Amino acid sequence: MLEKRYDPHIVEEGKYDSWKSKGYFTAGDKSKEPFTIVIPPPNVTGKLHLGHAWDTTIQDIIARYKKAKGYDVLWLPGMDHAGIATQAKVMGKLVENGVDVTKISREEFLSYAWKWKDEYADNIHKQWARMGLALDYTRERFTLDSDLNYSVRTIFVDLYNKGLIYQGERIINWDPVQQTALSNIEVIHQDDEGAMYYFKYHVVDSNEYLIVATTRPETMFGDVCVVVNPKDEQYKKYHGKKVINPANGDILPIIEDDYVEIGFGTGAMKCTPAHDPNDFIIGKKYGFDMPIIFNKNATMNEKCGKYQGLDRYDCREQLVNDIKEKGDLVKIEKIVHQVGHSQRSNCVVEPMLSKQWFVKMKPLADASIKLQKTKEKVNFEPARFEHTFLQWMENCEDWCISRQLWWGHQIPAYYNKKTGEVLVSVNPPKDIENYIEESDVLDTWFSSGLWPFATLHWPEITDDYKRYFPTTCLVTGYDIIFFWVSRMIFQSLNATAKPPFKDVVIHGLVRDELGRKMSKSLGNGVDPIDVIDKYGVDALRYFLTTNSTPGQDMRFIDEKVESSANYLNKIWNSARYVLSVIPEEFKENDLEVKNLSPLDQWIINKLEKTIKDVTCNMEKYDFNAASGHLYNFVYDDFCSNYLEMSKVSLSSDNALKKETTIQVLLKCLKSIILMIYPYTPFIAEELYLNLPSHKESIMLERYPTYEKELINNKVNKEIELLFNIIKDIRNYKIENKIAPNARLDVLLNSKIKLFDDFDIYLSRFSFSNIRYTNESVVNQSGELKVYDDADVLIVNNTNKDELLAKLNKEKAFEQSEIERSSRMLNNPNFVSKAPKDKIELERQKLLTHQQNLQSILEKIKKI
RNA sequence: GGACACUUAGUUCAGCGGGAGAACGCUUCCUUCACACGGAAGAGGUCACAGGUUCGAUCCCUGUAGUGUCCACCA
Repeated sequence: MLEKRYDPHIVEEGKYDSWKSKGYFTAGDKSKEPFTIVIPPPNVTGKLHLGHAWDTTIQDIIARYKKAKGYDVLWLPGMDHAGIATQAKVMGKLVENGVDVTKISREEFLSYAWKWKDEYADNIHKQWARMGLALDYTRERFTLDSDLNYSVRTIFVDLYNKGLIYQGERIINWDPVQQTALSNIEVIHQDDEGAMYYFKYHVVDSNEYLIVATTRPETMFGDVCVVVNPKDEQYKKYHGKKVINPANGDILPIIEDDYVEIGFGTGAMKCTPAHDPNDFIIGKKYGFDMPIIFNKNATMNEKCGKYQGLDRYDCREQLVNDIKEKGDLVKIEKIVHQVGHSQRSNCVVEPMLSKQWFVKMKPLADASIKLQKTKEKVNFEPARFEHTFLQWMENCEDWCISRQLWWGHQIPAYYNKKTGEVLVSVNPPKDIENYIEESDVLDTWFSSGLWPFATLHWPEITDDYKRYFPTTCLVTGYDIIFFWVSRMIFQSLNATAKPPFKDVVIHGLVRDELGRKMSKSLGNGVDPIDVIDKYGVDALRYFLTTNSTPGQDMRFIDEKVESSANYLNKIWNSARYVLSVIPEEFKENDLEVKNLSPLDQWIINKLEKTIKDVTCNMEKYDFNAASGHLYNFVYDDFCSNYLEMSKVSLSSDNALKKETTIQVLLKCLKSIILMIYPYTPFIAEELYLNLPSHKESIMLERYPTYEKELINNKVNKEIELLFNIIKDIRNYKIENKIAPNARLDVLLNSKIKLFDDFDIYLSRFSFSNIRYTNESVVNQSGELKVYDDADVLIVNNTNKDELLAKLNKEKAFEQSEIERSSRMLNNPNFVSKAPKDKIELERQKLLTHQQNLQSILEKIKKI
């Protein structure tokens, strides 16, 4: 017997371990069609947040739903080593523990990092379990596993041999805190307060000078020339002349190039080829030296004279002061401009000339773009994210993939000690002693990009690979379309010649109550575990997956989780009722239509419609819409109406009637449990196991199916009428200040008795005594007349004005509806152009409104 | 500078070419045997603004304003 109140913690107890130990999460039933999802591997850097909870719950719903629909579902779990992020955290911890990190070796560091990984992986496992995720742990992967490393090396060598990976000296984004190169998308552009400094560049052997502006004066030590537009009249006289760099006295040529825009700034631009991507192009074009002026930690190097060793910002300040003293500072303008910050360390990134490994993007991007024009295309849900993806693909530049870190996949390149030649190979050369191994590791996203097939053992063509790849569906947030989704697509196309998945389901971000991003600095983060402790995991899951439209952000609102828990309590109690009316020895049978009362037929109709609507939206990954249909069925149709009315037939002496009612109740309940199950597996399992006949677990059940047109539609109208009469009587009581439980005499015309027990239902629901008569008590609106002889009405109605006002309001509404409807029907264009069913619908509406109006007029007359 | 999204009840959000919906909050009433984490009834919205398409627009199109996000090398 169920407790009176749904207690999530009791319900959740033990279920996950039981599912897991019985192997329900393990894929491999070859009799079924496969359905594959790979989890977006969380970083082993910390706790999972609400965003993970959302993301994984969506996947769990899909996995459980598809399994119930009869698929062999593989939901493959795993974690990401998260190069920079993890290395930074581990280093931080080591420093905290007093370890001198400048002295430790790569090997020592890695052993610490692996320990860290084990600890956090354990943590993540616990959270997954708490969330109830149906993950196939037998196939769990880690991005640094040795077989994944083999995939990574294979891909690297393949791309290298195809000429799609190259080593080159280019301007990259340098993170001076982590001391590694970054890719373009790891740089976040923020509005920062800064200044534009205007300096005099004196012309050699002349009293004249040019004014050159810069936001980064410290880079002047790397200047090689000043550039002006050849057509710029004001600078024509300086063509071929030279100027003096006010920072260090270097003589710089004046170069003419139409890259410089006339009228922008001063029209004269300083050129620092080693520290600016545009200047780099110009420097290359004219064959200038490219002096690098920073050390790796962004202090000034030996090229900066007396400023050597200073931090870049200290240098800037001192340099500007020094130039000012010489009288060569024209002005300083405060500005707000976009400055690149490192995604991980948040420090200001320094563009720097550096030798790194790159992926040549154009051919890979083109292949991805081409794919989207074919039938094999990746289907984005919602579709607009395909544009986001394509746009990025069309414009992306070469991808810097080398990182000066230890934690990651080491690049499989070897430098010959004698010749310096580079050997790129999956396995180390046999004469390894003659080589120096590349110390750089790969960008984390390089290995993440192989996730859908590397986790299935590619390049080995295993049974799993053959069966589960390409995967079916990928769920992730729109914030990592560029980082991850796009890279999986082009990596997969290159490696396997297939797209990695059929569908990509994109969701938004979880925000706080005020719509702000959750962040550590704001301290507004919500720990999913706290929410689970408070309301239970099912309530959290239900909240997360039913409160936003696909692709849209969502606010976390505590009250909504609470209301989700209340909904589950409602289902719980409806189950409690149904179970309480089932006799000891009871056999579940298929329903026989001929035994069904009109009410039974009505609820079965509603149920069929609900299953259809829910299934349809589940297939579209629209879990909000799907849950809405179920919610309405549970509250309005099942609990408020059928369940209450079942009490009538259950109290009758007719055994068949009773039996049938129980069968119907049970069918509804079971369907509800099965439909809520993917959202809230714990409570669903608990209720399911309390059903009179059940399998070992709800995880072995099949999703409910619907049959079209099980029963004719006529009964629906009769039942609607019954509800309307009940509503009328309730309203009558309220309007007349009669207590809701006061027994009112209600007189009905005999012909209204639409089916057996009609009056009993009515009586029970309206707390009234129902009598029938053949006299003309029928008002013009229809079939009902409350026995409101004038005395009763007036005596009980304490506020006639209020009642009249209300009725007049209703009257006005009906009149306006009638007018609207008539106007439509009298419009020849509408009648000739609108679809037939719409016209018929409108006729029906007009009729209804006319009847309503009559009824209201009658009531008004009596006041 | 580009791209995308959003603007609907007090709040948070759904929705839709043909009578504006939910949750929470609010008002009134009810402990009646599944549930007071409940029930019944109700108040509350020129669906941002302006044009256009259409027999008909909250919905489709164009533009405007506001908000937000992403992308972009402009000294």
